[in-house]
Amino acid sequence: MTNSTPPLSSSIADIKALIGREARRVTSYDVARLAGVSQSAVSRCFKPGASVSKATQARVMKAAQELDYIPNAAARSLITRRSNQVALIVSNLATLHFPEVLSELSRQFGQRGMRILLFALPSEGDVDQTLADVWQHQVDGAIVAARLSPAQVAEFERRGVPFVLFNRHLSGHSVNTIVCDQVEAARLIVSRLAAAGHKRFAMIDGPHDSAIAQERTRSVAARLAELGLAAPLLVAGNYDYASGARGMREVVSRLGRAPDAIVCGNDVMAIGCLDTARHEMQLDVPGALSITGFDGVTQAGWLSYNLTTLRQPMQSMAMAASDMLGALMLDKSTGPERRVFSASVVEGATARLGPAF
Amino acid sequence: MTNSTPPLSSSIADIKALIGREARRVTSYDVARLAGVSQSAVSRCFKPGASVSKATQARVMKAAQELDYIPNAAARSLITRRSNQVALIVSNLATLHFPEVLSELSRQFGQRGMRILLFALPSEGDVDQTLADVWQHQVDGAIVAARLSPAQVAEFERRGVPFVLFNRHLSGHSVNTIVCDQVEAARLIVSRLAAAGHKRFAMIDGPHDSAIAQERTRSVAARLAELGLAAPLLVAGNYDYASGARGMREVVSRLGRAPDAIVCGNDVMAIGCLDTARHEMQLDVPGALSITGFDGVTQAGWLSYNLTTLRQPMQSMAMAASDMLGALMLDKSTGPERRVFSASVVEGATARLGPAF
DNA sequence: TTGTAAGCGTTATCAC
DNA sequence: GTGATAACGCTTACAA
Repeated sequence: MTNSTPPLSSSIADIKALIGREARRVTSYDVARLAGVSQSAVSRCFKPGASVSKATQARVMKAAQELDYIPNAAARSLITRRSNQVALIVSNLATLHFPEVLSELSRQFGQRGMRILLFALPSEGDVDQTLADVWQHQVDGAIVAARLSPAQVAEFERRGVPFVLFNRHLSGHSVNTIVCDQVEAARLIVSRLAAAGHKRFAMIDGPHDSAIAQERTRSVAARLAELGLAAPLLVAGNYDYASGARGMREVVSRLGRAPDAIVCGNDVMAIGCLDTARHEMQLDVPGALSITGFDGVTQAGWLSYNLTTLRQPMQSMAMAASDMLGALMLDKSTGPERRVFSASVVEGATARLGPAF
Repeated sequence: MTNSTPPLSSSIADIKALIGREARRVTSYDVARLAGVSQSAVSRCFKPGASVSKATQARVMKAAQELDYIPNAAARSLITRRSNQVALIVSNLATLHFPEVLSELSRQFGQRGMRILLFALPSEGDVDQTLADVWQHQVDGAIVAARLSPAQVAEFERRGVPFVLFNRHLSGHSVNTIVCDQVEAARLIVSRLAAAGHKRFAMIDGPHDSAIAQERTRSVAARLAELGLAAPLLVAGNYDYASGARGMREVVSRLGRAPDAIVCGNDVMAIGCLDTARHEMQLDVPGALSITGFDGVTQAGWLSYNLTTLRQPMQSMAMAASDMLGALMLDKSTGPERRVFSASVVEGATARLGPAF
C-alpha cells in the first residue's frame, strides 16, 4: 500500500524523488508525510470550517506549498458528491447576449467557488445527447438557455439536478425561471408607436423554434388587435442581420411600399432592416418609416443606429439566475419560482413614439 | 460492504427500492446485479474498444437503460487521470471574438468528447488565483487567451498540463501558440493607405497590457518610418466604442484638424471613431479622412459602417487551437509550435486604399 | 485536536 | 470473454 503513512516525516527531496519515480501526482499523503501529520489532518486544513490547531495548519500549509500540492477535485467530488461545477446549456451562443451574460454568470459563480462547464448545442435537436454528457459530469446545477421538453425537465428532477431556465418558457410545467416579460414589452412599444399615429405595421419574426420570439410576435399582434389596428404583415426571420435585410425587402415587395412601422424580433434584425431601408431603399427612418428592435444590445446604441428598442436588463437577469441557482443548490426545498423582469423602452432615433400612458 | 455483488440477479424494483432507501446514485454495481454480470463487465461495456461479448453488451445496456445509469465522470477521472475537460482561460470575454471563437472551440472539443470549463479572469491580475482553480479541476489541457508570466508558463509545464496560447505573445519562452501576424497586418494596411497618398497618420491604441495591441501599434509606427512618413499621433484607447469616440476627439483637438488617416487598434474603436467623425464632426469618411480597424468582426461588415479593416481568420484559428491542443493531449512529445495566421485586408468603404504591391 | 479506517464509483491488472 | 481485487485521492465518522 503506497498510501500508508510512515512513522517519521521525510525530507522534501525524498518525497519528490518518490513522486518522480512512481510518476504520480502529489497527494495529501505526501504532504502529510512531509508535515509529519496524518493524511486526514491535511484534508482538514483545506476545508474552511474544520477543526485544526494553528500549529498543524501552519506546518501543513508550508509542506503543501513546498510540494506544490493542490487537492484533487475529482477525488473530492467523488466523496462529497458535489463537483462545484455548473452546466451552462445554451442552444445558440449568438443569441444569448454575449459577453454580458456569460461574464456576469462567470463572475457570480466564481464568487461561490463554482465553475461553468459549457454545453453549446451543436443543433437545437441534440439536447438529449448533450444532457447525457451533463449527467456524466455530475454538475451541481445548470443554467439552461435552450428548449427543453417536459421529459427533459423531468429528467433534471429525477436526477436531482437543480436548474434555472434562462429567458425560455416551458408551457405547462412550472420550473424555476428567469425571464423578461415579452408581452409587456411588446405592448409598450406597440402602444407608443400607435400613439404616434402609425397604422400599418409589419413584423419581422424570430426563429419558429424560439418560444421567446414567438411570444414577441404574438404579443405585438395581440396589442394591435386590442387597439383596433390591422394585423401586422408577418415575415420570417432568424435573428441574424441578413434576415433583417431580407425581411425589409420582403415587406416592401409584398406591400408594394413601406408600412408605417416595422417591429423586428430582435436588435440585430432591426439593424439589418434599418441598413437596408436607409442605404438600399433610400427610405427616411424614422421620417417615412419607424423601425424598432428587441433586446437592447450594446451595438443598438452605436451612433449610426441609435435604435429604438426594448432593453432587457440582461446583467440583472444573469445575476438573478445565479442567485436562484445558488439557493437551489444549497437547499432544494424552495418551490418553483419565476422571476419576471421588465424591459424598458430605449427611445432611440429610429421610430416616432407617442407618449407613454 | 454495500458493493459486493449478490449471487443472483435482482429485479428492477428491488434495486430501485434499495437505491431509494440508501439515497445513493445508480452505480455500475446496480447495473451488474440487474444484468447478472460482474461490475467490471459493466465497466467494459461503456469503454469503446473493450472486449465484451455481444450478448453481455446487450444485457448490460438494457439494464443500464432501465436504471438510468450513467457512468460517473469523477470516479472515472480519478482512476484514468483524465477529466475530459479543457480549461478556457480568458482575461476579457469582450475582446475574444464571441461567439465565433467560443462556439468553434466548443464544437471542436465536443467532437473529441471534451468539455470546456470556463475561467474568466475577474481582472487581469488574478491569474494565479485562477490557475490554482485550474489545477484543482484536473483539466487535460487549456486554451489560454490571457497574459501569462514565465513563472505561470513554467507551472503549466511542471504540472504536465498542455496548453495553447491563443492570440497572445510570450517574449522569450517558446510555447505552443496560435496567433495572427499583426506585424504583417499592420504593414499591409499602412502600405495601402500610404500608396493612396495619406501622409499624416494618427493611431488609437489598444490597452497597454495587451501584447497584441502593442504589437499593432508598434508595427504601424515601424512601417510608417520605413516609408519615410512622419510618426503617427498616438492616443490611448481601451478597445471599446467610447474610447474610439474619445480618441477621435483627442486626435482632432491635438492636431487642430483631422489627420489623413486614423488607424484604430480594433474594429470596435474604429466604429466609435467613425461614428464620431461622421455624426459629431460632420467629417467625410473616407473623403476627408480614412479610418481603419483591426479584427474583422461581424459588425464591421454592417452596411452603415462597411469598415475597412484587417480580418483575422478567427474560426480557423479556433480550429487550429483545438487541433493543436488535441494533439498535445494525446502525445506530449511534439515540440513547441507556433502557428501564425495571416490577416487579410477587407476593402470596406471607410478608407481610400492604394494598390497592393 | 488528531489519527484510524471506511468508503465514494470507477478503471486496470491479472488470473481463469 | 469474464470476474476478483487493487488502486485512484479524497472526506468523514468515530475513536482516542
